[in-house]
Amino acid sequence: AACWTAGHPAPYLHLARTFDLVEREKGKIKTTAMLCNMFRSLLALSPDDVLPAVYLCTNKISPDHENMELNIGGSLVISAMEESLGTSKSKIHEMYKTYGDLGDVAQECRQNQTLLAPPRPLSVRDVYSTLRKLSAISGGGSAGRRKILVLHLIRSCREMEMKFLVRTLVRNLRIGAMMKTILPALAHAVVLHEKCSTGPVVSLEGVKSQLQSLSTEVTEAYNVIPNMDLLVPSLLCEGATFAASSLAMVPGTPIPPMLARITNGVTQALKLFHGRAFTCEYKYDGQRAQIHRLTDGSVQIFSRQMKDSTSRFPDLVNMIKELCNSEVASFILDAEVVGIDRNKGNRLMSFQELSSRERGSKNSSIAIQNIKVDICVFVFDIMFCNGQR
DNA sequence: CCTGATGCGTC
DNA sequence: GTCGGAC
DNA sequence: GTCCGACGACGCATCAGG
Repeated sequence: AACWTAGHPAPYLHLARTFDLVEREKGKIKTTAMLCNMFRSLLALSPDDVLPAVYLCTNKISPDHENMELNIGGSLVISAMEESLGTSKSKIHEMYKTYGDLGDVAQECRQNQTLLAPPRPLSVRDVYSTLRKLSAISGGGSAGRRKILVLHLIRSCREMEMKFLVRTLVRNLRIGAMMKTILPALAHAVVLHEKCSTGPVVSLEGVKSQLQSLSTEVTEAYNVIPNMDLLVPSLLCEGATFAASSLAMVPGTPIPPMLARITNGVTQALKLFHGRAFTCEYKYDGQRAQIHRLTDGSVQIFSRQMKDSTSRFPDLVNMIKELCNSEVASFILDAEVVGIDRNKGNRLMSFQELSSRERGSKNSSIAIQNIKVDICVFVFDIMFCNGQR
């Protein structure tokens, strides 16, 4: 039951209605089916909206390593709500204490509001591109310019769009569905879309196994290259023949880290090995770092959350470049960066001291001569080297 | 130029 | 990082 | 047991407002 016509931009309402269904349903199989249906409509009527929809579903606006942030929080949203919903800040704060969710507050305010004219409909791509615009705003008067964009969005909301738009703006979508639900839903949609349009009659068992296998492929592909800008176009182009092997691990795109597991203590852990030889690693009190060297010789550093931290560690970048054997073309290392006091017998410093380092930002690295906390690095894994593994 | 508010990322 | 709920 | 989202402490970056 699509609510728009082929070739036109999909309305944001299409997403909001799906979110509303998904939020009420707690069973994972059913929520996957709902999201799958939503994607099937997009595939059939406006496939260009699939990528923006994936981003809106997962509450992201770009791959993690591009460090794109909205720079919007509850404060600015409340201020925009006050202006566009005719409710005072104090009333909003009061309602927030009761509801515990700013999106629910906004929805409630909207329902008590009488509109003179119906809002101009929001499309999926408009919402997404406005979020990208918001992230690009900076400098003097930036709060005001952000607020104008937010006001436009809020004033255009229909039905339950308000709830999910506001939740998106404060980055708390709360639909209980992230990558582990969205990716299978998208994969299922691609399979069913093909079955529908090309139409050879296949057995129920055949379809089920195709759903399962494409779902696995897409999930594996995301675990190697967590970048929807690359994955979605590739998936749409190849359809059910999409294979994870078509995307390879590439320096410059961070890999989701295998986090160290918690155990019940040394004795318990030792039992797992039955006296066989093993290695262990000290738990350093620093910051996780994934170190990439690209084939062009450049070096990039990523955090545990796969954010680009290169601008924070120019000294580490130089260390790596100097240590590099020229015949090593490219690699990905898993490591821990720890603060170190080279004037006091190389004493390792606490996490807190390391964290007092300057941070730089998206476009500017910190100055190497201003660095007050030296660092050292403990490498504990080589995840990739010259195209291997 | 300084200070507080706001937003973000790390553990 | 910790905690507690859902499975 | 495992997963995952909510939560907290702390520090830096940026901007508004004086």
